[in-house]
Amino acid sequence: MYRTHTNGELRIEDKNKTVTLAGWVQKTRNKGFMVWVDLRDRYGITQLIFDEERTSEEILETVSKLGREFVIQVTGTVIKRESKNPDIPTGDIEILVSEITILNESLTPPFTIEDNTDGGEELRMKYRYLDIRRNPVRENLVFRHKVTMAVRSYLSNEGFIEIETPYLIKSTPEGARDFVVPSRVNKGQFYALPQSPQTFKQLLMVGGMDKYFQIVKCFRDEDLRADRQPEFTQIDCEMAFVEQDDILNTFEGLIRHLLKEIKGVEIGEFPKMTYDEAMQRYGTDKPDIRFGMELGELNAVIQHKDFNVFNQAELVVGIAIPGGNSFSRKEIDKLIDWVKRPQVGALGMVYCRCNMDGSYKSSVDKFYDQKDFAQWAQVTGAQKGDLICILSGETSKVRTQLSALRMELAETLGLRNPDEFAPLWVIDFPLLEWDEETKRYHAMHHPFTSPRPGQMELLKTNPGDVKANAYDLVLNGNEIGGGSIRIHKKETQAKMFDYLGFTPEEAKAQFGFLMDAFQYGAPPHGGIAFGLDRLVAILGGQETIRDFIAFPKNNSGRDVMIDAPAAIDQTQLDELNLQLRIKP
RNA sequence: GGUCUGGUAGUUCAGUUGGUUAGAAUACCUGCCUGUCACGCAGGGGGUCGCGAGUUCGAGUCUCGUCCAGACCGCCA
Repeated sequence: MYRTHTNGELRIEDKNKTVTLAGWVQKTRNKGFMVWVDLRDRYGITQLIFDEERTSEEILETVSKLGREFVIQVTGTVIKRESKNPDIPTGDIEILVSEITILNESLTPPFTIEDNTDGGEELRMKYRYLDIRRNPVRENLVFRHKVTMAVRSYLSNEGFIEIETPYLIKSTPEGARDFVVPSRVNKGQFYALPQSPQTFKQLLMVGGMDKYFQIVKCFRDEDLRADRQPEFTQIDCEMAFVEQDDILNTFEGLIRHLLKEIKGVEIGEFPKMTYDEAMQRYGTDKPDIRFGMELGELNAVIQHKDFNVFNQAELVVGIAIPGGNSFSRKEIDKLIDWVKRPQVGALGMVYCRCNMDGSYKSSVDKFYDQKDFAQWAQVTGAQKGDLICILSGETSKVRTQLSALRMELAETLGLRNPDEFAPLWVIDFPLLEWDEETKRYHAMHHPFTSPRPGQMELLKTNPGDVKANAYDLVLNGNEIGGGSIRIHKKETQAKMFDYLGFTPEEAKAQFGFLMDAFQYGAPPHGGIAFGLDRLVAILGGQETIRDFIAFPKNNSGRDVMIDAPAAIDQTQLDELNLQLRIKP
């Protein structure tokens, strides 16, 4: 037996017990007459003591060789500490060691295994197994485990069945790029890794498994972000014989359960907002409603003077920054530079100071008077002491830009309280989205999404106005889940593919299996999928999902620890009948 | 595909207008230290300044290229 106890459980009540412990050397403190070793494992730290009087020469000799992260096993007696450490649970006791074995030595680790490590991101990823020994990373992984357990128990109690679907499936050109896997047996043919188990879960509905879920890896070959990995985990769900409200209620229950179980936060009914309203009030389809600063549309009160920039704009829109009047000229100039960065793309920004005495001072005093400013303040909800920031231009662009500014300011002003959770359903998404590149509409959610009742006809005349039975769950400004009521009739699905520019042959080749299935009594159904990595990160109050993934990929999609992706050798290429056009 | 920021000791960073032998902290090694727990004290070792070219009497510092990392835009049905 390697150990009788872990390093986190011994207390003063265990005094005089003989115990055997194993773990890693966190630190040795050698005082000459006395040596202390902090022994660490997943559960905590226990202090070992060695001294000139009570410890044999042989053991002291071994102890002098110990370095950081050596794996050792010790047997000894639990004794009361003379100097206690109130900061750790085991701080009242220590182990007077009578036997010690070095189970394995360690090189000096390239960074310190401490809560605030000196290691940079890249180094920690290269030696991720050392990083995982650190409390913050370990706690994140344990936290993720708790969330997934809570998800499974909730859904299972609600009658959902977890069913696995295949990872080796078929590539489809719609949507994100697929990761493809060459088939050796089927020469010249490829599998694709699923971007989501979408069609399979619909087929499970046809199969009568009317409540399905799966915690499942999905794959998308697109560029990465701090909150985006090429392989990520979804809580994938589908239900049959449901309408939109049934789905919203069921999964609102799931999130409410998680917030209560994991965070101890009780939240009532989630507010619902249409997509159009979200875009108008917040300039984004995933608004953070923990704070105000809503967008105020100013066209009606601003386009009557000689300021052509505003007069020619499709939309003039402003937000009030609480307390923003205290910004210096320099700080405001920095804000203007910020919105003019290519990543945001505004051409300029007009501002108006709301002074404490009720007067206004703007960057366009030449064109507007105090009466105008008072109206701007009313529309944007600006109070005395605030700063109104105004952007203008093409509606969709301006909204995006001002939304970016709103988030940036909320971040710097500390308005995004990480202990507060503000969920929100965004509903009635558009069915279609215009794509400039291909000059045609494509499905905003996916081509299996059904239009709102009675809107199928509108497809021919105003395709961009058609609303879908599609919904997102937004939490603190992050899209944590999205889904829809699906099409379940063959004719409707065929029509949809037609509108999306598929020829009947293409539709049949790619999704014939689904439309075939719809001919055999497909029930009405719908579902939702949550991004587990992101959900866990938000519940954990952090920004980057990498901290909640044991072995994440870096910015360029590489695993720097195992050094993947990598070239394969010629034998493998030959076997797969592949020929490379470039030298890797 | 693009924009921005960074790359100097094992690690995290500083390094002025281009100018002597490139520094600090921490980690590591040695010694000392009678209750440490971020122990303390004294000493020591440790550098292809990412790589390549250019400008210059002289480059960590300036220019160009390139590689790597991070954030973002495009992209992510």
